[in-house]
Amino acid sequence: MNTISEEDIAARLSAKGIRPSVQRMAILKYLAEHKTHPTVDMIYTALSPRIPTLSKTTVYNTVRQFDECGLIQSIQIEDGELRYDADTSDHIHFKCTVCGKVYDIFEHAHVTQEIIPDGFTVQKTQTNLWGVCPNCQNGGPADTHRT
Amino acid sequence: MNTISEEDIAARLSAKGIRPSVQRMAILKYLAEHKTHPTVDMIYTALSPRIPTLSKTTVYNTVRQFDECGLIQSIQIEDGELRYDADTSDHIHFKCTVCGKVYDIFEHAHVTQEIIPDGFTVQKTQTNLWGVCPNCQNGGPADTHRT
DNA sequence: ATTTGTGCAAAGCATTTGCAGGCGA
DNA sequence: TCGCCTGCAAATGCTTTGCACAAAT
Repeated sequence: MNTISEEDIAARLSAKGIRPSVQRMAILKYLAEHKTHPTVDMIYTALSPRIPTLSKTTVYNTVRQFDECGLIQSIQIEDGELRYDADTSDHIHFKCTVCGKVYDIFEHAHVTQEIIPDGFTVQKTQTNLWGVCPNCQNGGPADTHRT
Repeated sequence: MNTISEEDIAARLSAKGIRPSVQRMAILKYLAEHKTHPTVDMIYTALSPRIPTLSKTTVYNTVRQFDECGLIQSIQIEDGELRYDADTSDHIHFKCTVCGKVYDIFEHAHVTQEIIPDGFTVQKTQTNLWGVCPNCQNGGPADTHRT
């Protein structure tokens, strides 16, 4: 995890016209530093000790706001729960069905752009893959942390 | 919608070792004939008049069973609800953000296979696109039916 | 003072589960 | 008869909403 300066986070918020409250700063900073596609619950659990008054409702409201203004992107890769990613570039997500970890694949993420039939306008694309990651190839996962 | 014979449906079930009950036949037939990626609720609503005793629970249980054995595939293209597709070939789904219709795109659907990093094994891929369909390009949708 | 943000509690929904009665082999 | 199937009702879990209090400008 790379540490990201408060100034950088504040600047990203200001660029979208969002005021940098303590909660919003903390949530965006967490997402920017932990590219592990966390769920709302993971964000809440991680920040709760540092911001004891934090409410899960605020996390929900905040990530939705961030998603709607394009500051982050939401990822639907099963479980009936959304994950969030501060990297809004067009990349592919790979979920290991053994350890549950979600990996990023950046190469050639734009290939699907070429195959759109005439008349369709694309606003957003999302490609998800499921399979087994290298760690889990040989008789079970090296670790079973869901990331 | 193409009509599909009872025999064909029964054969697909038997091939997976699933007994062809009235409900299972009806649900698979509906999915095979209506390639509109219906939700559980749509399936239930459509079949309910013909099978008055049908329960939504049965639809849920049945589509899950079909999905797990590869007879159909589930599609996660937002809304917090799953859609189901009897076409299990690897194709792309395009959801129009204006009219809500989900289109199939079959061309070059396998492109993502080429970009998998070494060591990863892919079991399932799903690519979703969001945008505006030809019908909705010029000042609003021709119709607003969610399909 | 007025607007905006936060958080508790309750509501909403899609989905799953427990369980009893029903049907088919 | 025996075991699988169905379906009602209740439970579950993620997410949103209502509303009152707090904070910021």
